[in-house]
Amino acid sequence: MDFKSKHEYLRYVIKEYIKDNGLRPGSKLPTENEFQQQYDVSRHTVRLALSNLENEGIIYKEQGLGSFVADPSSKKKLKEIGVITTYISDYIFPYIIRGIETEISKSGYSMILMSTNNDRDLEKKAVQMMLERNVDGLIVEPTKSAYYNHNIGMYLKLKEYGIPTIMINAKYDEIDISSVMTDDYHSGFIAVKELVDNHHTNIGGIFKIDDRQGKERLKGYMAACYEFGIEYNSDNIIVYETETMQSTMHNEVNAMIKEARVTGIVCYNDKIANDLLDIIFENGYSIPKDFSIVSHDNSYISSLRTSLISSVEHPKDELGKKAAQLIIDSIENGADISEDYIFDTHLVRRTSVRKLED
Amino acid sequence: MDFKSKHEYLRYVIKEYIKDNGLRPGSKLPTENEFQQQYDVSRHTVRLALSNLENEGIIYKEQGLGSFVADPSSKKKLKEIGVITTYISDYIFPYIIRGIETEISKSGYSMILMSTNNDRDLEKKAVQMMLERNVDGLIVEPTKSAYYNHNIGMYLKLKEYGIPTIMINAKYDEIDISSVMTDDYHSGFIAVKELVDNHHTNIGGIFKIDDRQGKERLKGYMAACYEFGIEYNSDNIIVYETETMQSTMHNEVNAMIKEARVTGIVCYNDKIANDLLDIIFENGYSIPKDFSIVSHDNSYISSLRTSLISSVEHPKDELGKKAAQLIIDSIENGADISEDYIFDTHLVRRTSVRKLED
DNA sequence: ATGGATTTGTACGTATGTATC
DNA sequence: TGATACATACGTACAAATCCA
Repeated sequence: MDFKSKHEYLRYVIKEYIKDNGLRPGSKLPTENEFQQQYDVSRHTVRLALSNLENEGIIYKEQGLGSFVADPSSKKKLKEIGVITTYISDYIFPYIIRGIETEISKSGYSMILMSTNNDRDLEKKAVQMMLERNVDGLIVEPTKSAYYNHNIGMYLKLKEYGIPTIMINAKYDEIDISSVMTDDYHSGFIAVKELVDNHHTNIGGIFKIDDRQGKERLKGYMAACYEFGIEYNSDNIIVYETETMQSTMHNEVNAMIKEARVTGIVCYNDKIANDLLDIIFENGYSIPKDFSIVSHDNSYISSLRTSLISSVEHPKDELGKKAAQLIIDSIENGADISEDYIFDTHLVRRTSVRKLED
Repeated sequence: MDFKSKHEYLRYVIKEYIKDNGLRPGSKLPTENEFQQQYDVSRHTVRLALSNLENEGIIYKEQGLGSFVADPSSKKKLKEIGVITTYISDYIFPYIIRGIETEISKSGYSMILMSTNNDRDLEKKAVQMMLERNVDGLIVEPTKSAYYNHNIGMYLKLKEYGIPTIMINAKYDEIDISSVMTDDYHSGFIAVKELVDNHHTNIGGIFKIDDRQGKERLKGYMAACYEFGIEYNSDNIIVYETETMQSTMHNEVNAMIKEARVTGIVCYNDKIANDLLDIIFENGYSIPKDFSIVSHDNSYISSLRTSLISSVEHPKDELGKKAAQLIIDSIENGADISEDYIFDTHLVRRTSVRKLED
């Protein structure tokens, strides 16, 4: 066989050598010196041939060790998973993100992180960006999950392109994408039950209703009131949305406390519970003497203040981990994610609930 | 500038040459001979540099004609910035990450996020991954920044490949990479000053010393003690490292409190201050009656407990934003990041410091 | 069409540096 | 610590492709 040059010939020979000996990825090749002697060429020529093979992705070299057969599968695109959350820094989200990162980096994936600040336009831009990037998988925490979603088109495209997608914390009813969630209905229920068990009969609630979690917790609250024969006064069920949080706390919630219309309060989450504590203290009341509180998410907030808030556990890291596992399983083994994964919830008792005497 | 080898340097120079002269695809580069003479290297070295650039798709060569600038559009890549932090979910890091994300997404970049958990091996893996991904820019929060860094090689490669890099919170002395930081020396100083101004003369300190910030804060503490004529008892300067935090708090710090050896304490950060509060309460003391505390970082922790901790402000979001701006400016306009950016610090007063009567 | 100058490609030699075991 | 193997870098010579007078 006539080759254009010695190094081209050598390159061919080495490729044949790998094939003929059935060398697996990672197998060591002869050293430069050995090639040099065996084929009676200069080391420069050997290095040129090897260098070209390295650029082709057929071999790799390690200083001090030798040259090795490369893994052809690693030539493929870098593995990446997109993550879209409503917030990055707030509250429990960093823990969820950490759970995801820990899990996917174990399998060699990178995380592309974007946040929507609970804004639908930003959500659209984020999904679009993920599509452009052609990510291998996508984990999304839905924006304002309780409302009709205007970005359905984007999500349908994900399906079309065959990009495995999973939601966390909530899901969109209109779109058939599975979700990893907590059992928020049950959470709302056991929050009320805790107060009922402590003989409270006058129980208010503060709920965010622009996400699925808030709505579910509210439903659980209502169901428990019904089951335990608690009459709920609609004035004491205070609901808010992302944008009206501040004013709602300042007006409706403040009024409820000032007038002491209830003895027990269920809060949408610990952040709200924390703000509620301030309102209670400002009005000259104390916890749990005047008000008993049960909250949700069991975040760092619930254990930082001296009035430790009883709160319904949210798995956080675990939730992120589970979502990551499902996505990776879907990417690598084609496992289909057609069912939701629901985490059980339980109450973590602290010192914010007082037993009333009858 | 320090480069690992001549050909890497030359490779960098040629890239700069293309950028600085605004060469369009197809423009002819100087000949190998010209480079050889101009930079006083062998032709072999020039050819190696050009060969690498060819493999990267930056230039192409034609025998008998010369070397030319390649068309980058044929491999146009999505814009991405790598972010490596020690932790994702803990403490102030989510805020820094948010600051970065907000800023870079404005300019159409995606964020690749990895965490090191303050482990050098993971840091190496992370930088390696970023190199493989060929990110457009990199923001790194150094791991154990007070120690000699074993990953210098990785960071030099970043320079060689011309990937703009900036550090946040700290920097490695051995590597010439600029950093966005807070003035931690000054922070430590004003923390002591606050206690001195309130007539404390017996001032202890708890510092983490495996990162630059902790060391600087400790230096500031010492300098202030010296300047204000405070005698410091070395038993009351308690230092710890990431791994020994728990045991140090449990033993040394607990002893200092139990024996009430000091009246004022400067804490490395709010997390430590928060743990310190627990130790103080467990020993039957209260704040600020028995102990006055000044802490660092002004995080959510400092304002969540009923004993609100006076703390030296850390810019958090702003720091992330600034780092992102510098990186983007460097990527898009070739601005060079040769100087550190230092944020001023100031004390946020709360209720953890009591004025002593003389 | 051709020869000479230019420019990159191939090839050999030698020495020393650096990473790994 | 020495031996091994790849990396860097200097040198020389000639071949092949291109361009132009």
